[in-house]
Amino acid sequence: MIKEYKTKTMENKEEKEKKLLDSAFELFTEKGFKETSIQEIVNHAGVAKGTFYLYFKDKYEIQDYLITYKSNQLFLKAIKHVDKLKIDSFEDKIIAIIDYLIDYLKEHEELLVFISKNLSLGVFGDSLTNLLHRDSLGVLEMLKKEIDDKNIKIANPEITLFMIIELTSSVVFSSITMGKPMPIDELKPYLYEKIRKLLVD
Amino acid sequence: MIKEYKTKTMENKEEKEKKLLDSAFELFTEKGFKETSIQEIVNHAGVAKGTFYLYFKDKYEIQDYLITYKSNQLFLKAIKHVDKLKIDSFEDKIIAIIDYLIDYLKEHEELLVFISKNLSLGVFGDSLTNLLHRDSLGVLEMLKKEIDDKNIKIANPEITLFMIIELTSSVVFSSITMGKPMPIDELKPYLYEKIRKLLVD
Amino acid sequence: MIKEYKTKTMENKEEKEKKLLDSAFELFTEKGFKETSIQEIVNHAGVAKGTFYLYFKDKYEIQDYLITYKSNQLFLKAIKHVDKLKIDSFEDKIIAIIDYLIDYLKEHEELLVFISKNLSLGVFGDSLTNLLHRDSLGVLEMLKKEIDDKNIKIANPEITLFMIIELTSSVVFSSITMGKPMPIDELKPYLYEKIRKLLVD
Amino acid sequence: MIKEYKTKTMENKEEKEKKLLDSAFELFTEKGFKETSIQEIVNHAGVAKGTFYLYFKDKYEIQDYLITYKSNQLFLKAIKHVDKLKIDSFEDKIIAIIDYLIDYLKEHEELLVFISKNLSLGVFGDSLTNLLHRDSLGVLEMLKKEIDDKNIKIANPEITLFMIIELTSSVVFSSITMGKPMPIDELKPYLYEKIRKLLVD
DNA sequence: TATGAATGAGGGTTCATTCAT
DNA sequence: GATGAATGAACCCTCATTCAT
Repeated sequence: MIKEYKTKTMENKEEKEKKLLDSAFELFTEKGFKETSIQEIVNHAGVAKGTFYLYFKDKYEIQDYLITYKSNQLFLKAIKHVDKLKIDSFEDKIIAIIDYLIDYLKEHEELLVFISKNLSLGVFGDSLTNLLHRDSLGVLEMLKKEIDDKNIKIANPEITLFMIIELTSSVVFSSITMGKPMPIDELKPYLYEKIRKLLVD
Repeated sequence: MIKEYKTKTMENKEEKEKKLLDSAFELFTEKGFKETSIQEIVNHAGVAKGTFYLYFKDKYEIQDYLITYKSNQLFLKAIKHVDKLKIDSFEDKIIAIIDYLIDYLKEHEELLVFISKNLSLGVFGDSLTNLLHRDSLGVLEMLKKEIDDKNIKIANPEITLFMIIELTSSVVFSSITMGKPMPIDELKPYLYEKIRKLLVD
Repeated sequence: MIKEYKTKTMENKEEKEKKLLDSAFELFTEKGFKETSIQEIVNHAGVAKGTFYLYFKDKYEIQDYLITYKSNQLFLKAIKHVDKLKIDSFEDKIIAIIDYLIDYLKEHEELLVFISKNLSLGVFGDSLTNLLHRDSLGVLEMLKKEIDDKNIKIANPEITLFMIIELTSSVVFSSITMGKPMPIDELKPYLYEKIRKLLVD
Repeated sequence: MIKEYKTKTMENKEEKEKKLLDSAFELFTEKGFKETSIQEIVNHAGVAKGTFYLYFKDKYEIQDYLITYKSNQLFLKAIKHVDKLKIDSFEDKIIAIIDYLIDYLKEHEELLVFISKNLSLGVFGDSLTNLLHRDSLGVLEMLKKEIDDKNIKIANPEITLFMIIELTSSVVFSSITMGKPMPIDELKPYLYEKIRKLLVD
């Protein structure tokens, strides 16, 4: 039965799925994937156990869904933001993107924690880097293309970009979640300075 | 009766503890903490299940013990090595340490894998960085002291060292365990070049 | 309003019930009763889960219905066939009935399999025998009456008939479904020979 | 640790295993395999759920164990009994074996019910027949050998034996468990008479 | 009538921990 | 000290049945 408008039932369904996703996100963030049981997720969502399996095949599926959804959300916002700014300088553009991501993650620290607890290092390698590799929306490609198109002079652009990403994600994670070696806002100028150094030929 | 030398019984005890630690390390590395059962650990160690609890309070204790033990072992070797080299230049010294650590981890990839599977980001922050923070033996302190003593000109030495550590650990982990963006031996020159850039005032 | 003819709605209802019965039969035959879920039955029938409960109280009811329906169908055909043949000799008549049933079951092996998977011995006793006991249409009675009417000389006709049924059902089941000790067509002459021996006073 | 005598622990273990087997046998007999849960088995045995898995891999293993054990027990007794009798006539020997088995099953009706509920027809074909095929102790082989050795005149001995087994198992099952068409003791003479007829060339 | 989302009891199985031997 | 049998809570998952739409 195809409906063009949302029926009460369909609204209920969407609501339940959202509740389950929210609960899973919160619990995965708080206690990690392995330590979170489906019983806890459904309790927190206020639905029955069987209901979980109406929406997700198993625990792995809800995790995967969350990672994809959350990371797409992240990059979608970054792209929108950068497009608006109309920045000319490549260096400035990089910094602008990073600045936006940092500010976003600062506001959504739980996203950072979720990522860190669910992108198991053992499987994927460093977490933020990996999220960037999931970047289905092409932030990375965009940058590489720009380097080509504008004939920007960077020695080994791939390696350099890679290192910038690793440095940034590693430093930002430490700074935001643990305040080490200092709060992110204090750390920013130093980070951007170092990034510019890495970009210099 | 107090014994000053190791009795046969005491040797047996130590041997059993070592067997348990080795088994746990191997299994935690291979399958991760959660996925390793105590049954498997004791089977592999060739002792009975109850024996495990004579040596460790629970599974978490043996994990914690292993992390501390393995990281200390790592830095002990780094210090010994660096001391022998009698390097004058500070930059060269930093590179030498990093080079040593990289070579060591390359040879002991299982240590890197163990770290990645057991230093859950969520609890401790970035993995290798965290290991460095556990550096109870003072490699970091040593370097900071040297900067002071020798009046080496680095702006914000703490921050710079921190960033070098983050960049290095993140990049090395990715390169050794996944070969991304390239094998560690190929990556080394680029990494050292970038590190030198970060060290320049 | 009472209708003497079948309305479209009533036809639809019957059609749905038939679809459900066919689906259940197929699935019970293929996978057995316990292993078949109502979800599978309704999927296969192309109706909603709730619809099932409009036609049948529960899973057990549809199973029971199927057993009764299928066995009646079997004997109805047997009776029709035997009536047409106008056989005089009692022995020949018995053999003719059995021959018809064997041929029918050979053509409808799925019926045999369904019986075997759903007439749990534990509840009803030997399977084919039990089907015969459900013989609500009186094949057995018919034979017993004939023995009486025609003054046929068989010692203990009830017991003899019973044994013939048991022997036949047991042997036929084994032969058709597993080909043991040989295919049914090869086995037939031996079986009929033995049956004649059992009939001899 | 190899012990030559039974320790208390070992006795306890054996006792637990026996309790589990007895409970499973009773419940499988009463309600069938599929309908019996492990929870019920352990409740009935008075042990914890986990204990079950110390002794058996899963539900299927305990079932298999029971079938093998019980059928071996059955045939062992039959062989012992027949050997003692020193019967010459082949016909008499067959009847003696059957008579013994009937008497044994009459005394252990639950064994018959267990067999019928657990040797799923769907998989193995007729139940008692199948048990005979599990006859790892060779009653069947013994008979076939005897026919050869003594030059006994039976047309198609394999088929004849097969039919005797099918007839007997089918009739005995019905008679013992349901009293149909009459109690086994009354039925016996008729059965033996029919068997003798089947054996006649 | 027909639907299918929701339920939650119950299934089999694993495993950290305890304790009598 | 050392053992390993025993425990039972907790795990993930299935499914017959109900009921609001």
